[in-house]
Amino acid sequence: MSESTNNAAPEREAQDGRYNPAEIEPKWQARWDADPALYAAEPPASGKPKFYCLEMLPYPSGQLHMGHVRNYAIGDALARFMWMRGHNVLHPMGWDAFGLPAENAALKNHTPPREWTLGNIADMRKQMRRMGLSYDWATEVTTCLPEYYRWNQWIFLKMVEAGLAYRKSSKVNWCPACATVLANEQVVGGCCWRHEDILVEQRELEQWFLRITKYADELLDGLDAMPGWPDKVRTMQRNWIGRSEGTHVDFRVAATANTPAITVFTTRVDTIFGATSIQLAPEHALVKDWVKTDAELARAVDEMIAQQKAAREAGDIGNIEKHGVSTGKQAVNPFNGEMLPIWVANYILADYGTGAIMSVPAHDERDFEFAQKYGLPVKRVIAPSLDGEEQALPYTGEAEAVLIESGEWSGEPCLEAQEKMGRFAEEGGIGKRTTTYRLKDWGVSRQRYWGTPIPMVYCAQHGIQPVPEAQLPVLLPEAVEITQQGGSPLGNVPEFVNTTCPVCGGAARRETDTMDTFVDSSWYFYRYTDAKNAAAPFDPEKAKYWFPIDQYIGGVEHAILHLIYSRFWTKVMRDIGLIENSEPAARLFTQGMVIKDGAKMSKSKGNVVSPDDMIARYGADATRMYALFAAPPDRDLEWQEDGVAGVSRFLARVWTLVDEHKKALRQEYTPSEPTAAALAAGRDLTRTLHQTIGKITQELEGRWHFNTCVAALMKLVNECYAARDVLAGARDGEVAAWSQTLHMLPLLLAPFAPFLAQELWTELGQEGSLVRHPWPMADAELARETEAEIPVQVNGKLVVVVKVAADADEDTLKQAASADERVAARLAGRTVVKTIVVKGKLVNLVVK
RNA sequence: GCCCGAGUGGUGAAAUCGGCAGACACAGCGGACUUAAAAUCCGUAGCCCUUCAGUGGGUGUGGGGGUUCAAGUCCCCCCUCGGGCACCA
Repeated sequence: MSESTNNAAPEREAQDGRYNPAEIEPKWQARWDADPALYAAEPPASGKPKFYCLEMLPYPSGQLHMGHVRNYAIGDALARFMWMRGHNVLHPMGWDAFGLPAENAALKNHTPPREWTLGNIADMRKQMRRMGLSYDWATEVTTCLPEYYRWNQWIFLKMVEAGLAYRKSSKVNWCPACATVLANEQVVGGCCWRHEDILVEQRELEQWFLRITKYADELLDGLDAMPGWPDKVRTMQRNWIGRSEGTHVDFRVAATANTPAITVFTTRVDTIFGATSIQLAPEHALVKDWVKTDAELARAVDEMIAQQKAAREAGDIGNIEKHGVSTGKQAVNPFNGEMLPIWVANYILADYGTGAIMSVPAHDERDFEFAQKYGLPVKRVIAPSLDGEEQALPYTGEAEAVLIESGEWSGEPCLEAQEKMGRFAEEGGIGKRTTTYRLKDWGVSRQRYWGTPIPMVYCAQHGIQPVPEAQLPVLLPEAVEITQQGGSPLGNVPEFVNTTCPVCGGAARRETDTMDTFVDSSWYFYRYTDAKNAAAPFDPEKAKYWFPIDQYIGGVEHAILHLIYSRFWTKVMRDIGLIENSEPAARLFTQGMVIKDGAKMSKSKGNVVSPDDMIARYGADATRMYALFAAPPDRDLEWQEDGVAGVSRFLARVWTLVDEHKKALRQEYTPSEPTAAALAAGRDLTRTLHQTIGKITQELEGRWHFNTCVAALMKLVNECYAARDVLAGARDGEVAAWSQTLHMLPLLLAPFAPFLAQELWTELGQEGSLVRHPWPMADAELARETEAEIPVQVNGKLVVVVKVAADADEDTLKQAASADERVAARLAGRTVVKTIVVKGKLVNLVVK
């Protein structure tokens, strides 16, 4: 930085007396690293209240980014605060270490995925330590190691046993770039979640599925009892599960004997008298049957399927023009015996409901559009009221509407009719009340190498067999050639594929697909409680002590994927008796993104700010503290380097204050009686100190606006500077408030800037780690203002601010207000009609 | 289309219960220190108008309306941006 060598010497000299994080931080980091007990959780016998503070584990890409820094700065502040509050804190970290990037890296630079991944983990662990994050590394979890993934396999087998894992052939999402299948949750806008510009294709494949739909109701209903989760996340999950209550109704196909009835799904069985056609999805089983004898129909149906596929791949399924083709067949409405034509239509989805609907043009917008196009009848059967004025069609009202022209149900309110007609259908054997979900079972097979092998075996004689528990783990072989075509790379490893059947001992083949990496992250936080257990995924007693997680912190991008899988996994583990809790986390916090120049940081935009670079220039404390100061944690944060410099400047001001004080303490002198001015300044400073303690405590306890915590600290330090001449400079006026305040600063700083806090604490001659030092208590009496500045308004407009005693009563306030000459001037010639006095807040005179 | 969230100075933001809008910072401007610069310290600052000046006045939280003595905050309508879901019957 210096321009000439001449300047080098004085610069270095100057630094001796200055805040220097490059010296302070590595020094403390080395001591903390050497003390594994520092951040270790204690056994339950400690008697302290437990606190499980968890940040989402990262994928070990090799580099921390600013999003991580923000996430961990939040979690670390909370963990440190809870320690100081006397809690037994579990604050672990681990690695979501399986996944495709390792395979891509292997292809690119011929490093085996394992080596690449473990190298990255070592680098990132080092970065985390450099940041001063308070993790208990003894509980570290790495998901790509057999000691972890064997328990994925173990739980998978339990699921097979319980019928929760099953194999079926179905249409699946296929990403050509990943060369593997994706779960529904991993398809974003028709594209792959890892390749935002690659369209996902549909393929028919045999896959392993986990029966998450079994828990659909519980996953949905549980959301109502989770006040500690953001509404946004709960709403997203509700939408994703997409429960809809309705009725299945069977429509007999007319003039046939063996054709099965068409079961339609409807949420509006009350509109059934208005049905004027039946619409089938092009893939409907009956259609498949009919096209065999009807070439014309076959051609039309093929076209529709092709079109749907194209639209789905373009992410545009909602906008294709509706059209359909009549099958020439008819069905009977079981409620009134009417004959309805059966059509095949491109807007009917095969994989929702039953793939068949009754079309009610008068009361459904899509059906209306379709009926208009093909001239199908529109029959009104719902009206806002019985004496009903005509409503424009389609009319979709429900809550206050009634049935008309619906036989015996005419006059019934819609909601009651739905109930009664559903029951009627059940009693008559023509239907059933039912519930459908948007949520589908979770496809977990991946045709990739770098993942957990699915522990199943295929025997020609005995079919699909689970690997016996005693043979776990099914180890992922090393030295496998990574290819991204033609199925899983494991298929090319004979030593892996060829095995014996657990039943007959004859030749058999292993499953070569691996598990979705979201399996790994669905339960890792349980493993933290007992990370070294070689005999079980974890000791249920330990999990019982620590769960639920008291605070989970991470990005909102996981609102559906990880957070719904984790909830599912928790319920499964509960049902197989491993744990007792039904939800993993009592509180969830989703932090905002870190952006730069208005956009998310990305290599392609060239706006990436490297944490290493920030730490090298300003130190870890300043970098972390800026991440907390620049915006409240739930909002997006615009990274401005000048702001980091500003925080660094603040830390330097704190350092200087304490440094001066430390030096002053060493000098010998005899203090005389403090002056009145010094005593007053001391009282003022003490008041601000206790207000600051109160403010920061309150924020850390719940609201989490850390930016205002930092602001409050800055204010306190500014006040120290303002009082410095009187309180520190004046030798004859040593006042206890000064020393007390300076001793409190490191404590208040500890959650946000742990290195500097510990340094200052030690420099002040104090012993031990701040992590275990009690958090200071705010004294309400000392924090109380003695004087208040009361704004005086006339007709709501500010005229003057008067100073009164803080506890002044209404009359005193009134008097003080009207005694002011500028107020009097405003009142001249007018009448005060009303006087509003809010004690301690304001006076407002309403005049005419 | 439906459901969330946001919109406040040049910038990041604060205002937690309806009670002084802009705390705290960044960038700016002015000053002190210095031969000079950096660093540091102190001061200043929403915008517009007014005064030689001290000052005085107006206006202001995306826009429009409303409730209230009083609205960034509550109610209604609208606009813009971000996110989620989307032919889900």
